[in-house]
Amino acid sequence: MPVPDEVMSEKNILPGKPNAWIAMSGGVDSSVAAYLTKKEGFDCTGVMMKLFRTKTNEGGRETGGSCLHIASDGTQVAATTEAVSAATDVAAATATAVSVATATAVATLLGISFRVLDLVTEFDEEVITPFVTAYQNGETPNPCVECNRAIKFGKLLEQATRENVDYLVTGHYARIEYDNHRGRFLLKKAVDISKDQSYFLYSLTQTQLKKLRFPLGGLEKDKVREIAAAAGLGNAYKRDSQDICFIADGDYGSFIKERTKEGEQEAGHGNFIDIEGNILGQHKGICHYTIGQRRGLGLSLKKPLYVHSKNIVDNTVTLCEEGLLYERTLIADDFIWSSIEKPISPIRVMAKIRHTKAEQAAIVTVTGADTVKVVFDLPQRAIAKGQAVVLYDGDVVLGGGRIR
RNA sequence: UGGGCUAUCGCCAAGCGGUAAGGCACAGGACUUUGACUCCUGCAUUCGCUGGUUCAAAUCCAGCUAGCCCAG
Repeated sequence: MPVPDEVMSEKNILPGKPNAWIAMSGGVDSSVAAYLTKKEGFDCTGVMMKLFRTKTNEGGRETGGSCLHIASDGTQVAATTEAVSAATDVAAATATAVSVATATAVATLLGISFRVLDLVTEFDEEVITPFVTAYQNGETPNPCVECNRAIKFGKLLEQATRENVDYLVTGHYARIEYDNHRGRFLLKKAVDISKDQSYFLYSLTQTQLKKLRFPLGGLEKDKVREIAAAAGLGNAYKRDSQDICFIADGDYGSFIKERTKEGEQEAGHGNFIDIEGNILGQHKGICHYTIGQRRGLGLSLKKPLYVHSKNIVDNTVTLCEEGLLYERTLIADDFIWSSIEKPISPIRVMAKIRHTKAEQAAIVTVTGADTVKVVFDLPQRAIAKGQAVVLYDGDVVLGGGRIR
């Protein structure tokens, strides 16, 4: 609790022996984050979040800094584990068991205490339910952003604070720096730009940044693996893997249908139409599609077709050719200014509307309490409602919001 | 019932005697802590059927079958 502001910069750690919670997932990244934090002299406790239950096992998948899946074959995991079944649910449950075992093993190896925090209810309310609702409303949600905002740096951080923990540490690839000039914490991209996860972290406020540490932000991924190997961590070379963590087989469309009791086959079927309104075919249900999507439509014409828009009122999915996917302007709400204060006049920024694509030059204008308008220099492809738009100034995350 | 035209992968479509292009769709993989995009790989020993000509045919000929068009 006694955390004087003036000692927050990276090189000026708290006097005495500060304590830290390390969000552990069983993956390499969070394990190395724990290792490095311990090595720095912090009094560490590994914390694994139990976020959901699987059908065949009440285990639930846990995650720390980064949503690393456990490789389903589990071969490179050092910790003990039983045989892995091929069945998806069983595999997921097994993966969960493996991640718990791995994280426990790592904690033991590092000589730090370890505990599991049950956030199943919170995760369902804050992440899964909104995810399903968004799809039902024809949007394209980003559950990772919500999880970071509400769970990892929401519930978990709150709990840590409640227990007088000085810092919450995760294995995210991003940096936090204190800017003496502005008197603010800056959220910055990772040094290893190919692994940068700052896009998912835009919601972090000054209050949160003050209590966070991302030890991997200045390291290359390869270096992280080397450190893991040198430290004797069994998961050093476990492959990165990803998907929506709470959907084991990646079939989010079916997941949503199950959750909404629309599992019965024909439910949700509707028409594919073109821009003029001509019927092109039948779709499986709006939740199976997202803006800009090409594969899985099952329609063959001269040119590939893409999802242009979705209309939940008449249950239609409008398709178009590539060219019609581009737009220059977007409106975002729930906007959070992270590294800077809300600007009074329009500013030039670099903006990202999806994790994997490079950011684009744009001008952002504040239009309301938590809304902004972003106008890109060049038209952007498939701007999807529900996704996050994150603004940068060089390496610095200025803020971000949800696309309307 | 006469006359004409067309029949090549799930869809579209090259091919015009020398041993089956391409696009779309689909499948698998890569990429990716979200959804997508993108990229890579695969996808007709066979050309409506049956005969014939030829060293050689999807390509020429004949018959059959199917569909389309025009006459009635």
